[in-house]
Amino acid sequence: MAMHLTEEKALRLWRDVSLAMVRDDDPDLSARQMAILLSVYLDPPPHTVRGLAAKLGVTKPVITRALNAMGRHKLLARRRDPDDRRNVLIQRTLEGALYLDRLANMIRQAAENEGKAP
Amino acid sequence: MAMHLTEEKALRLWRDVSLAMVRDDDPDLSARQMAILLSVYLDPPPHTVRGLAAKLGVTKPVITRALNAMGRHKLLARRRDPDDRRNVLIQRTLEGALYLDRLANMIRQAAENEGKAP
DNA sequence: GCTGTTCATTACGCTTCCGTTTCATTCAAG
DNA sequence: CTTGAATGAAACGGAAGCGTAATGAACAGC
Repeated sequence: MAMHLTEEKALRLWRDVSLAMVRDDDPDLSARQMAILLSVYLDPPPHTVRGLAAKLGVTKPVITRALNAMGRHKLLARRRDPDDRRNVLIQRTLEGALYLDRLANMIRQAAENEGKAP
Repeated sequence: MAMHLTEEKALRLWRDVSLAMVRDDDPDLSARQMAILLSVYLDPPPHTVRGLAAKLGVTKPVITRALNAMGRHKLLARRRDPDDRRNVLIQRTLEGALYLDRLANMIRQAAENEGKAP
């Protein structure tokens, strides 16, 4: 079942979620951090710095810094690949899963609201 | 007609659009900038610095700086309120409308894709 | 007219992020 | 072994964001 969105509803959805993210106290994730976090949680592993850099179209230090920042908040974890110790495997955490649960609920709630007549 | 989204579809929608925003060459807007831009375009005018600060729950300098940044890209424009010249009225621009058109299309396209079976 | 209030902006010190460049470690090929 | 390639991280200077506090301009009340 495909979802159909008018332009206005699409933008209202985005605005509602953006507003909710700004309003709550959690530090806002940048667009890049959000893309990394969601890719790690939604795409099948393994996830490496190089692979994420290629997927996002950015340089590797961007990924390293984003992992540092999100690692401080425990949204993601790093682990050396035992088979090739040059690689770093990016892994999910409980805190990251809970964060995305809250994000998903914000999106779903906004989608429900936009469905109603304004 | 309310939209119903599973948690997974909601997050995939957000990931697809975040990835598209990161990948394209336009400078990424922060969550705050995005919330301001969408509020100005979706909510009825007039829009003032103070009003936007209250709506987002941030301080006024945050709004001023965001307006400077988005003004450089011509996504928004400032104009003195002729009736009360202390006020600054934030106004839409052609470039901003085009930017949001593209954003809306990214959201709609992602929503269509998530509707399909993975 | 003054005085005090209300706007928005600027100034300040601090933190974070950026891209480029270098570095350290690990693997692979000979 | 030794050499070369590949991976991720660190170093660097510069740009942009933050919150608090001060500044400038415009209004309102007396």
